[in-house]
Amino acid sequence: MQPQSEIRLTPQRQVILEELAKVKTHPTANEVYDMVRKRLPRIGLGTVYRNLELMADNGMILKLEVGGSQKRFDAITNLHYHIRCTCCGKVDDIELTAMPHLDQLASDSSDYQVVGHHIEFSGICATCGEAQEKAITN
Amino acid sequence: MQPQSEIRLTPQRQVILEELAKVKTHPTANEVYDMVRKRLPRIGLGTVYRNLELMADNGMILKLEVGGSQKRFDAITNLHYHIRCTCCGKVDDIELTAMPHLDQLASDSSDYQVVGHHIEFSGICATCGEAQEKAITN
DNA sequence: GATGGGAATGATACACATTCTCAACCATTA
DNA sequence: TAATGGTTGAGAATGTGTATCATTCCCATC
Repeated sequence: MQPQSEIRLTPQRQVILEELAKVKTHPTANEVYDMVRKRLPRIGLGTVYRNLELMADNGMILKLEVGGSQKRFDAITNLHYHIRCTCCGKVDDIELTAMPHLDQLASDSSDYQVVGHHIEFSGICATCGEAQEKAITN
Repeated sequence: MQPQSEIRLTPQRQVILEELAKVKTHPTANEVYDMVRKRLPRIGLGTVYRNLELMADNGMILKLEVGGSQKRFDAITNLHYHIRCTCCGKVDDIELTAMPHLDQLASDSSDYQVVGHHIEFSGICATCGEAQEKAITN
């Protein structure tokens, strides 16, 4: 997971990194595109995808392949876990100490070369929960 | 996660269930479609998607929203974890005792109504590992 | 300062998984 | 039997992500 090679920090990549670091959410590629476009209106969608992928390979950012149909990206790269709202798809960090030893257990009980793991909780976020209650009482 | 309501067991649904129970892998909707089509050649792809989704909502089967671009389905509905090959996308079960108490921890440290969790390991499966070694030695 | 080659970009077309739409169909009940 | 409502199959539509390709940019060298 080390940087495989230095990549050139083009203006586009700089802006993508900055915008990603600016938010505490875990935006999808499209959301990153929208954020970046405010500063670089002529940037192409392909460039955003290409560079998010590139920077994830490089270890500069984290690619979250969580449930749902979209990949999400995170500027915080240390091991931590997430919770996803089954209702609106939002992804938040969850405060739970990392359990890196799980990798060893998995390695022992399978014939895979284990490289990592991810825990994803699912639930209903506060906003969606309230919306549901209102819908019922009405 | 209880069955919300009885659903009618149409021939299509019956066959989908049977075929899904028959395999120990975690097929994608398309793979299920291929398996089912051998017995019901005129079934529509939409029907397969519709019913997999329906049966998952109903708790009859498990929908795995793991990494990768496709949803996968599992006839075994008790809590267990998975490992996904980052190379070929294959998903296997991992022998690891379930940790249902994690849900409580997550619930305590967030404002979500936690409904469950899933642990997904990633790694390189035996087949892909061998293929890689060959590619290097050549 | 010109220039040549590789990397990067933006526009577009494409691929793929999934969902939607809708007419036809079927089981059940009035 | 007729009406009702859920179900199906076919195909169109959507949405996410990838590939292609001409153009542009960067930068070392002349």
